[in-house]
Amino acid sequence: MSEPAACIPLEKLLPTELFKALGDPNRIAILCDLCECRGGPKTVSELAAELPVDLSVVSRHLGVLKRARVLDAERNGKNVQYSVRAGDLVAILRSLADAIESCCPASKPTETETRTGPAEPGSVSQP
Amino acid sequence: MSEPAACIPLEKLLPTELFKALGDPNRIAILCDLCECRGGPKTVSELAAELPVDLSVVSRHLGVLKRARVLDAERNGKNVQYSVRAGDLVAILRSLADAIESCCPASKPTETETRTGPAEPGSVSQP
DNA sequence: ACTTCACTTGCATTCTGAGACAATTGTGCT
DNA sequence: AGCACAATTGTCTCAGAATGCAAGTGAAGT
Repeated sequence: MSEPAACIPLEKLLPTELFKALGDPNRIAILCDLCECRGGPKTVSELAAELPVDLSVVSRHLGVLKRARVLDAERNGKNVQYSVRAGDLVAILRSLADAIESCCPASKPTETETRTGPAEPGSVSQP
Repeated sequence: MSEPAACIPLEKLLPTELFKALGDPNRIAILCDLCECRGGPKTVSELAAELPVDLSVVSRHLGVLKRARVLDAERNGKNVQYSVRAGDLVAILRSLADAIESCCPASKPTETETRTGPAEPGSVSQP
């Protein structure tokens, strides 16, 4: 019996807040920046230097990411060091993947609609 | 050497579109609905019956999820059956988790800020 | 104490996105 | 062809989010 009996309930694993936080290009850029190899924590100024928006905006984005449990903040003198909560994040992503897998046994990647262009809802079958 | 040499670049693995698609409660509800054990594909009407919004809105949400490669659509007579692209989704989540883990070796879950209340950006060190 | 630097927050503006309703398209049936 | 049903799309409105600028807060140096 290599088949798990029931599927893992998804509702508890899908925090809208997290995805909403990751749904902005600038916030994604921040996350990528902080995830760079051996990058370690960075300050708001350092992160803002890489982005095309005002520092205050970056500060707000960091607040959103922090509320969503994506980042961690720690004061260090005059600066605030932001870092990725990698452990938590990885755990969430893994358990989410497990849950989806457990609920949808037919896990066949790239079966339909794998051509180049994206498909609109209406273009299910084009004439 | 159980340590990978370099970290996996995150930029390519973080599609803003996907997270934006998952950043809406109704879309999450749709995903959960479609992920229910042995649920199989469902039509727009069936999905709309579970949601407090108009059918047209559900159709649009399905379009967003489809564009984000979360769902798959297939016409079946008068109906359109929507199903979860579980394989792709699981693969994306897993490779994302791997990438984050590879970039941030200090994966210590729930280290700081793990109390009940959320923390604002300004409340790094409270007096 | 005063100044400076780093960051946060208040406020106004702009823009995106969700939602409802109506109209249209697509499919099957008689 | 004509009708009925399913789904998509057009259009409008409204709420929430992103942004910039200015003002406020906190910490360190002089």
